[in-house]
Parts: sequence; C-alpha cells; structure tokens
Amino acid sequence: MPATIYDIARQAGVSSSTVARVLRGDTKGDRKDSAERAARIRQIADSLGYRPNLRARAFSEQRTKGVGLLYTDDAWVFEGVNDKVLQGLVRELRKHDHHLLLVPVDEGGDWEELLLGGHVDGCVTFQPLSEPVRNGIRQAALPCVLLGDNSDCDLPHIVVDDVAGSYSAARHLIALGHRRIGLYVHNTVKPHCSIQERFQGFETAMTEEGLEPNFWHCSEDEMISVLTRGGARPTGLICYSDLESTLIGHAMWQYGLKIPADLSLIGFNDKFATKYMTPPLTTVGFDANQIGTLGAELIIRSLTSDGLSEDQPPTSIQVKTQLIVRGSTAAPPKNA
Amino acid sequence: MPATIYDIARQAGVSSSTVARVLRGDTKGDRKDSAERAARIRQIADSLGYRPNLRARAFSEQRTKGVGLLYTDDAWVFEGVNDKVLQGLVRELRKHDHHLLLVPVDEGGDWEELLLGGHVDGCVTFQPLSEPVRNGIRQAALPCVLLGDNSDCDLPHIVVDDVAGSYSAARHLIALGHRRIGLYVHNTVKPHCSIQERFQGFETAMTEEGLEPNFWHCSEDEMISVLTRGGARPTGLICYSDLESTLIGHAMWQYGLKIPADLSLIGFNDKFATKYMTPPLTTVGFDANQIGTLGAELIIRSLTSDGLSEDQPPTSIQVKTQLIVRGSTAAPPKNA
DNA sequence: CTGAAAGCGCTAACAT
DNA sequence: ATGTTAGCGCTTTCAG
Repeated sequence: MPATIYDIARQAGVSSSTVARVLRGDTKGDRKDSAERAARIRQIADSLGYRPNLRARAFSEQRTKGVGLLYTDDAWVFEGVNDKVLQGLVRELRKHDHHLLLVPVDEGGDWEELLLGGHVDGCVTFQPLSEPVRNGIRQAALPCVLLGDNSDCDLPHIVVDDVAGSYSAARHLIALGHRRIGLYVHNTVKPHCSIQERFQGFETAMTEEGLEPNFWHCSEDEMISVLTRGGARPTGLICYSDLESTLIGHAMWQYGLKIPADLSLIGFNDKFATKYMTPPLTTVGFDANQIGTLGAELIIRSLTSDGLSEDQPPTSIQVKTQLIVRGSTAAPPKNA
Repeated sequence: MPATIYDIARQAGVSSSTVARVLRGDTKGDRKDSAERAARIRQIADSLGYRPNLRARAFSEQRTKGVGLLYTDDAWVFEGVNDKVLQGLVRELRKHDHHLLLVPVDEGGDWEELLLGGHVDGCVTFQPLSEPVRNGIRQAALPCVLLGDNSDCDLPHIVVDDVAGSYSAARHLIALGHRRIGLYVHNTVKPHCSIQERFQGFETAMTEEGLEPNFWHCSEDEMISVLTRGGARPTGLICYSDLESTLIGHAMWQYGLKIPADLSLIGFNDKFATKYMTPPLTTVGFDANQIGTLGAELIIRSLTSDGLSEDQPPTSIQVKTQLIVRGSTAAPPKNA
C-alpha cells in the first residue's frame, strides 16, 4: 500500500535508482535539467506520502540501526540511576539515527534469535554478561559496550570512579571525627565490579588513618543488629547504594534511633528521592545521564568504524564522582 | 558470512524451500525417507550454526515483530511505577516473540521515519499522544494500545480504577475523623486522565459527607503555605502520586511538623520507596506489572487479528486499586 | 548523471 | 512431500 521508489519512478518517468539517489540527496544538481528533475521527484514523493521502507533498507544494508540493551535482572535496569543512563543513551542514539531495544537475556528470555539473528547491530549492558550471552555476541561479532561495568576488559566500557567516590565518602566521615566506619552492601546486590572498587577507595581512606575498614555484605536485619548493638557499633556507615541507605534509614527510625545523631549515613548514586529523605541523604553522585550519552557514542563508533582499527585496546572512560553533603552526616556521638 | 538456507540446501542436496519447511517444523515426517532427510537437514543446519536472518524475514513477512514504546517525557517513562509496567510489558512481549523499542516522539525525536517506516508493527504509550504522532500512526494504520491512559477512546486501553482508588483514600481519612481534606496535584504533572478521575472519586466521597472537596494544582511551596497556615488548614491530604507525597512529607519535616500528627498524608502508586518513608506512606496501590502484561496481550492481539473484526469497540480494561494503610495517616489533631 | 540489473535471505503460491 | 519461482523494496555496482 505505501508508495515505493518504483511508484515514484513510474510517475516521474525515471528509473528507480534515480529516485533513490535524489531522495538520498546524492544528486549534486550541477546540471540544470537534473536539478529540475530532482525537484520533481521530490515533489512526487511528497504527494505520494513516500517513506522509505525500513525493513527493506535493513535487509539491503544488512543492518537495522538497532542497539539492544541486554539485561538479566528486571529490577536492575530501572534501579538507582540507571533510568538516567537509559535516557541519555536513547537520546544520543536517536541523534545518530539509531534506536534502542530492550532485550532480557536470562534463561527464559529466548534472546538468542533476536540478538544473533541480526535484529540488532550492537548492544550495551549494565551488568556482567552470562557466559552464553558473551559467547553468543562474540561469535556473532556483535559490538558491545559496557555501561558502568568493566567485567569484560576486552569490551569498551564506561565506569564510574567508584574508588574516588567511596574514598571521599570515607574521608568525609573521618574528617567529622568518626573512627568506626563501615561499608555496607545488601546481600541481594548482584556481583558487580563497583562493589570491589567502592571497597577499595574506602579501605584506602581507612588504612591511611590506621582505621579498620569494616565491611558487611548481608541482609538489612543483620546490618541493623550490628548497628544497634552495644558500645563498639559503627558510628558511620557508607552504603553501596541508595537502596541500602533507604533500608537502613528506615530501620533506624523504627528503632527510635536518629540520623545523624546516632549514625551518620552516606549513600551512593544520588537518585532523585534521596534529597527528600528525612534527613536528606549525604551521598556520592555522578552524572548518570552522561554515562548513557558516552555509551551511545562508543557503540555508534564501533558500529561505524567498519571493523577497522581492531588492534588498539578498547576504550575505557571514567565518569567522575562528587560527594554531596546533606543532612545525614554529622560528628559522631560524644560517648562513642 | 553466516549460513543461509541455501548453504544448507546445497549441502543436503535439497531445495531451499525444503530446508525452510523443515526448519520451521512444517514437515510431518509421515514417510520414513522424509523424516530422515529432515533430520539430516537439521543436523547440517546445526553444524553450520545456522540462524534465520531476522532482517530478511522481516522484509519478507513485512513485519518486524517490534513494538514501539512512545513517550515524550523522559522522566515520565521511568516515573512512579511505570518501570514495573515496562517490565511486565517486555516480558509478555517476549513470550509472544516480540520485542520493545524505546521511541521518544517529541519535537526533536526524529521519530517519523522509525515509526512510520515500518520498523515497528505497533506501539504502546503511557501518555496522551501529540497531534502529529496520532495522525502519523493513524495514517500508517499502526495499532496502538494506551497503558494507564484513556486519552483516545478509539484505541484499546488499560486504565487504573483511579476513581475507586481516590474514593477509598478519601473514605479512609473521613473515617479517621478528618473534615478538611484536599487533593494535591503538583504543577509539573502533565495533563492526564487520572487527574480528573482521581478528583472525581475524591469529590464523590467528600460530597457524600457534605464536605468540601478542596483541590490544589500548584507548586509544593504554595501547597506548603496552605498546609502551614492558621486554623483552617487541611488535616488530610491525598496526593496525586508518590511524588507529591515525597515533596510534602519532606517539607513538613523541614517545618518541624509531624506526619501523621499534624497532617495525614496519602500517596498514589505504592512505589517501592514509599514503604520506607518516615513514616511509611499510606498509599493507593495497584498491580502495575499487570498493566504491562495486559497491554502486551492487547497489542499482540491487534497485531495478530489481521485487521478483522474492526467493528467492535476497542477493548478497555480496568485495573483495580487497593488502599494500603501505613503510618502516614491517623486521626486529625484534637484542636483542629 | 542516469538506467539496467544483481543481490540481500526468506516466505509463500504454485506446480510437480 | 518437494522443487520452482516470484516477490518483498532498497542499495549498489556497472555500463552507457
């Protein structure tokens, strides 16, 4: 039903190639007669409401201009600030005439056909890829960019400067006078490079001061029991993300304990709602939108450079963090 | 580079159609020789690592099995519980061998080619569509399903029972003894059917009791000034969404006012974090995931029924709400 | 600068 | 049941 270049060609009395060229803007218009002809072709195309058939084009060009967002964990995709990453990603992809597909790649996801059947030209991901997925995209030679993850060093990636982020968080607490400080990761958090790196920055700051870098990877109940026990309890807690901050802040409130009077709390990610917590959360922020934007640029680059320049190491970009001091941190209690 | 059905056909000494049929499972295998041949074909396909080329298939079948999620407002897509809707949507689409594309359709979105060029077979949306978009999908005869929106009655849609939700919220406050109750919508909220409907349920409950249904559509500062003024201030506030609850709850805290002692607060949507607010938020919840699941079914149905049965009115599904009573509501202050 | 023609890989109608 | 053939609509040589 929709008009094709052949319809236009027939009406204009020219060949389909001419139509294609004119519509693509490939005709210089040096000669007057061809300029006129081009104008007429464009006018006919308009009157017919012509639109290039993207399926045909994809078939012919052997690419869809589609990028798949690979994920295994529903919650993760929209967790924390990943929504902002996504926004930046989609917007930047659109600027380059590409689009984003959501592709769950877990067990039942039935992702193989979609991903390896050539319906996307490349992919990005927030999480470490499972072995089958990694093998799949490798065999299909599908370009892939890691966003906020560096689990595969062979792939270009964008990471947050987690080390510096947690270092600054720890430094902030130390400067306030805290000595017993811990890093808390909820036990449901999936393995991710940022866990180690956030620990590393934290550890560095602590050992610089001769302090012990306490680390907990457990349920919130266990964490709370640590926080509410007797004298040696931590007075400052750095959370792996704003999720932990939310849970801990809430539990403390339930126990009738005050933040920051009884515990100084620091989050990570600076997601929207943390500003409105009671008290507002001191947290480590970064430009999440930029991760998406840069990621889009990287994947577009891989898609554009026709497999040339294979030899250089994959690009690695680091996004800076910034400590945002709000109301959830203060000097430790006197008696501590 | 990847193997095609022709490669397989050549190796097996059969025609490409036979390969295609076997691979599609269209061969009954009644006769022994064909069963054997089918097995051999499958084996060759395996050894060649054959995968159907989805671009070619899309071209031939004249469809991509892609569904576009249309949106104009970045924040909205991931706002509130829309992330859950999205999860349900993607998962259910995958079950039916379809996938989801993120398609911003605002001014600079450059959406026309993608949407009208046949790169998606249908679309869904959370928000009222702009005039150009509506015209576009109408002309392209692109099936479209509205999720949590009914701005276009000609389109199948899934809505939340907002009327009942806000009615139950108001009833809850009335039962607690409140008389001065208001409904608050933040001024940045985009026009949406749920605003009117939430007002309607609220209004019904109030007028049943001869109470005045106060309504505010303003910035949080203005709202706060109303809440903190003298004697006639509202003692109960129903918020259009959890966003307003967050802002108001925070502002009250800043003013040194207590929830629910000084103000009973009710949210809408029951997004994850509201359970962890201080105090936990009483809110109107519903099964957001189901909106996505049902939406996927509807769009799949439109895509499958080949334009038959055009005459019946578009499907309209309503998702039920449930009031979740937590700590942010209580009897009004005595002196009020 | 233009036209003719091949090709992208699969589906489906038709003939055997 | 299998083979033959004609599309699907665009891009891209290759001649003219």
